[in-house]
Amino acid sequence: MSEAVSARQLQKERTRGALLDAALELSSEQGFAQTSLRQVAKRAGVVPAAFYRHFASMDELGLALVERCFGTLRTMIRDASRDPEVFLQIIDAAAQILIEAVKQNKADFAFVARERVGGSEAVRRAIGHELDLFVSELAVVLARLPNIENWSADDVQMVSRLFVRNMVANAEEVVEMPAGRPDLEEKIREGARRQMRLIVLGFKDWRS
Amino acid sequence: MSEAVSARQLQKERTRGALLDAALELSSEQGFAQTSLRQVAKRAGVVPAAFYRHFASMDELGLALVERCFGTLRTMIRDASRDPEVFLQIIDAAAQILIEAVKQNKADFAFVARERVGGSEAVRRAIGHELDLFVSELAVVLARLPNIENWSADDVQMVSRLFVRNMVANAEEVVEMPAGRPDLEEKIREGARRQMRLIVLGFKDWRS
DNA sequence: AGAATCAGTGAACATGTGTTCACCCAAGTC
DNA sequence: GACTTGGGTGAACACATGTTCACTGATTCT
Repeated sequence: MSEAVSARQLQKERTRGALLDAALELSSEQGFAQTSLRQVAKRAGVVPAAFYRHFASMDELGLALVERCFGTLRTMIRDASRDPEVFLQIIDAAAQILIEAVKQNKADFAFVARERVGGSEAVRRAIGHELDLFVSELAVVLARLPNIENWSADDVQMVSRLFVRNMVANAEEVVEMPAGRPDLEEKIREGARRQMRLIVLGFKDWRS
Repeated sequence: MSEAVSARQLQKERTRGALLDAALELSSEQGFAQTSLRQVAKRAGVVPAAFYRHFASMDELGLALVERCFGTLRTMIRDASRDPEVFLQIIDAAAQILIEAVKQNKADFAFVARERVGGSEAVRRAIGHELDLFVSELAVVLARLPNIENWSADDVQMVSRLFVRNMVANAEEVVEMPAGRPDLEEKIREGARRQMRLIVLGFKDWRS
């Protein structure tokens, strides 16, 4: 971001990143709430007391993690929704993108999926809020679809939630999926595709 | 269940129940994984060592809890699917029943919703398995619906998953819902109703 | 009535936890 | 080149945790 980075700032940012990485890693192994400050510090190669130079508590670290994860996810969705080709065959693309994105950013997705319900109060609220933003963002995209153009705002929001929910659920499945099982992956993708197709089928007959 | 219960067996069963209740209560406050053996014992009014007379570990207690919760849920769904009136107007009923059931068995649903993804490996697997059974059970019911009669088994399973997922998601929302907000409750119910209606709309045009 | 059973007790243990403090020494400032 | 700043150190603390053990005393069996 900024240009003039002193060697000190750089080093600080580096260990801050190491702490975040360590926390994300440990979270994927045992859940964020079960992850202790000392474990994070140890894996980041730093003494426990040093943790406090960067975060006041594990909760604060958790919020920073949520922010970082959703930053990644958001830019991914933005890029995808700008691509006209994606927009045309939205369903097949969505199913494919979802799987690929989750596989590539497994740690981020796993963190969001797990801590969305299981985590600490603060982390849970932050994720809920981010997901709500997500639903609204997707709603804007969906409103441009042929059969939806003249739906009420409420209805568009509703269908957007339906989609996001299923995306989250599918992401959870990919996260839980053991590595090196292309057959399972194909099954999840096909299931996601068909579910989305079924939902879209209802669009043209919908009346609020 | 069995008849000849000695005073000892009865007392043992009672404290076992107290341990399960205590664990469920604590789980709804802070999550199962954050709940310690000592906390459970204390709230059950028993010394920590006594815990081991009933369960070998917290994991075992967790599995027993999963079993108990799904027992409740399963009989509820069975009763509902036997009622012909429910079957006719399945959507409105489902939305209504879901909310009521969750409100009445909030602790059970909350446990399942939270620990489904956040819990320990063993608990997570157990819940996943129970949910799979659930999907198959619902699929049998759905297969009798007018527009679905001649779908492939795979497709029926798919739509069943779509429904169960949304039920779980809606249950999560009711669980998170602060008490004494009938407006929010109405909003969730209406959202659930519309989502299900939209899905059902696609049924008649579906081709695998 | 006497012996055996066994759910529950209370103390002890080793270990992991969050948090604090005085201290160090390289990077920055004057 | 001396002075200040501040990220990182290592030791110490008070406390919560899982697990063990010999024990007690009411219930059950013979």
